[in-house]
Amino acid sequence: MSFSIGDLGKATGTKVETIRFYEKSGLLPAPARTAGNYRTYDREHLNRLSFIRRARDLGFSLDQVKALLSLSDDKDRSCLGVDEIAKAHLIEVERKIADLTALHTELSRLITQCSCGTIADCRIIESLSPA
Amino acid sequence: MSFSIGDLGKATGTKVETIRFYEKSGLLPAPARTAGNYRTYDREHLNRLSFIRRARDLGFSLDQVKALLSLSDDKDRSCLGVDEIAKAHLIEVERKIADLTALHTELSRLITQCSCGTIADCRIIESLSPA
DNA sequence: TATAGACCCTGTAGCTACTATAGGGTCAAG
DNA sequence: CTTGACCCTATAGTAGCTACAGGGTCTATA
Repeated sequence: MSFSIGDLGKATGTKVETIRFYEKSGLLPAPARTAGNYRTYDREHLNRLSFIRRARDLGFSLDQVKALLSLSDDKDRSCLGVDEIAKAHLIEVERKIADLTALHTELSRLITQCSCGTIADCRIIESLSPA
Repeated sequence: MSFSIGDLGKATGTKVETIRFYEKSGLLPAPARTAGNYRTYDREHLNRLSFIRRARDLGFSLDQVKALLSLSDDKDRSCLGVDEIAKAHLIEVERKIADLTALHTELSRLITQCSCGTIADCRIIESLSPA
């Protein structure tokens, strides 16, 4: 079984340009070419791209995905490295949630205070303006 | 009272490059220059930059900040436009929190499942790999 | 007066993770 | 033999800065 880049894109929900971008970024190995210089992918590539997509959907950065891919190649190795990357990412996600939650509180407060009159007595503008 | 770009930066916690970037982006008006071609800012600039920083801290995009600034100039106008921008931003923040919370659930689940043995039986790698 | 150091200037390239062109080549169907 | 769908490379754009390179200006001190 071999796929064109378009087939691979459809199979994984990835744009063609993104696949080429992953190749240039070193996430996806450069595949063989046809006589007409078209890329041809096999099941290995499909698996690897699926892995990349899932990891990206979980919010891992490209560098983290690269690290996860290379760790996943060595089956006998300890998975401590994987755990470390995942935990670091989890902490980052927690940090973002905390930041956004604080932001949400602040924004809600401002919006409910606004009585929707004129700019002159708008609480949103007021709280953005210096004292 | 007039400030150099460095003074303005210190007063607002903004890097000099960022101030020049805001000027080029149309957020901050181009100030007067000294004989030696240095930018000189006054209190008006300081107020405007403070406004920008607060709005940015609240997560508004540069385009939103630009809109808020131009709305804030017309004191007699209704503040409905301001309210609209703030509410749109709030919804966006809520969406991000929801996304990150879902991600957090998923990541936590993966990490707790990992018994930290070898890659071969790592649940994190397993759940990233295709069936 | 000379010079060191802190500051300022413009312009450009870099970062993430793509996306969107421009300007071409390849291939199968009608 | 031509149309249309697909593919190719290379480059520029997105947000919001940040970091140079390669210069000029200003002030304090020897």
